[in-house]
Amino acid sequence: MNVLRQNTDYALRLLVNLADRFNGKPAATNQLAQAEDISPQFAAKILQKLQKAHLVASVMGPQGGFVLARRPAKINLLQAIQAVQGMVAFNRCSPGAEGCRRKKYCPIAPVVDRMQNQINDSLASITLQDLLDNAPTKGADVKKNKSGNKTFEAE
Amino acid sequence: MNVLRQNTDYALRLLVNLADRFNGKPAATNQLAQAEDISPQFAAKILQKLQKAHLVASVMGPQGGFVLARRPAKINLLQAIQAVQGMVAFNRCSPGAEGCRRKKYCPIAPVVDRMQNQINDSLASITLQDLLDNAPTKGADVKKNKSGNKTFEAE
DNA sequence: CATAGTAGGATTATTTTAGTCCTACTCATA
DNA sequence: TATGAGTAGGACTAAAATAATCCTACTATG
Repeated sequence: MNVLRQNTDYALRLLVNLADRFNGKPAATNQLAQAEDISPQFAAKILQKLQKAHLVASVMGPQGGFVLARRPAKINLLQAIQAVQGMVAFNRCSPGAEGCRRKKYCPIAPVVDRMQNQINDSLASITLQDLLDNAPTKGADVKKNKSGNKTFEAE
Repeated sequence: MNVLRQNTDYALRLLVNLADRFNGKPAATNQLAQAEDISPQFAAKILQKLQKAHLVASVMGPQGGFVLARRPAKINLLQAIQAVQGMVAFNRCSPGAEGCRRKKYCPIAPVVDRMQNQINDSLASITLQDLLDNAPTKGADVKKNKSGNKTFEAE
């Protein structure tokens, strides 16, 4: 099984797309959905969750759409993931001492906590800016269309 | 959502229990199930998976049951988890280059790979022996019954 | 060789996740 | 300020993954 839900995968792509347009005009849901191969309705739903978490901001009315709420360097993966699928818990008993009444005797609890912290730290250390910088799309295999958005060549 | 399935949580507890009895007589499924608060049938199923992965060995007939297949220090968490729930994939595209045709252009692929490696390394570095050593059950709050197995006091 | 007891596959039920549909709201333009 | 193109957001449905149970076949001790 996967740690990231499909939801979250989509959300990350949407966020990177928005990060790439940072300081530009709002991007319409349909535009984003098409660029990332997501059903428009579903994209809308995901964007709503991101908005609730204050990672993106919506602009209503004609010419409206979504913009990133702040600089790409100020949004990290942990925040993005939590916005869409909630906490990434290593085990049921992860978040705190709660959840399992056997916790204080549990032989795996210490390890679970350690793994949990590692995961959180790793995710929090990666920002959207890092994703932009490391993206393999920088070089060849990619061309820009007239509106400046990236498109992918068919394989 | 949790990284570990409930299955896996049970499996780890069963393994630790068996590790604690290492070199002793085989433990019957019912005995293990009761000690770890798992339905006997379900415990049996999990133990079967562990056997398939050669982490435990079964002894049939009366006085039969399960024993750990090798020293607790020789079984790590990654093996245990994979035996029960398969690969812990960070994202759909995690394991290799397969799964996503957009991989080579994907802005999040590098990060996904990095996270995947971190998770695998961490899990592989923890053995059943480590769990036994770190278990908070060593001290008080635990008493032994006549057969030498640990029991938990009611809270 | 009979039987207590275990292994292991097949099947069903439950929960979680993915995805769609519909209604209400917002605001640039005429 | 009335209009309508376009978005927000909740309610609902469908599909998939997971949890759990049931049943049959096998093993080896007494």
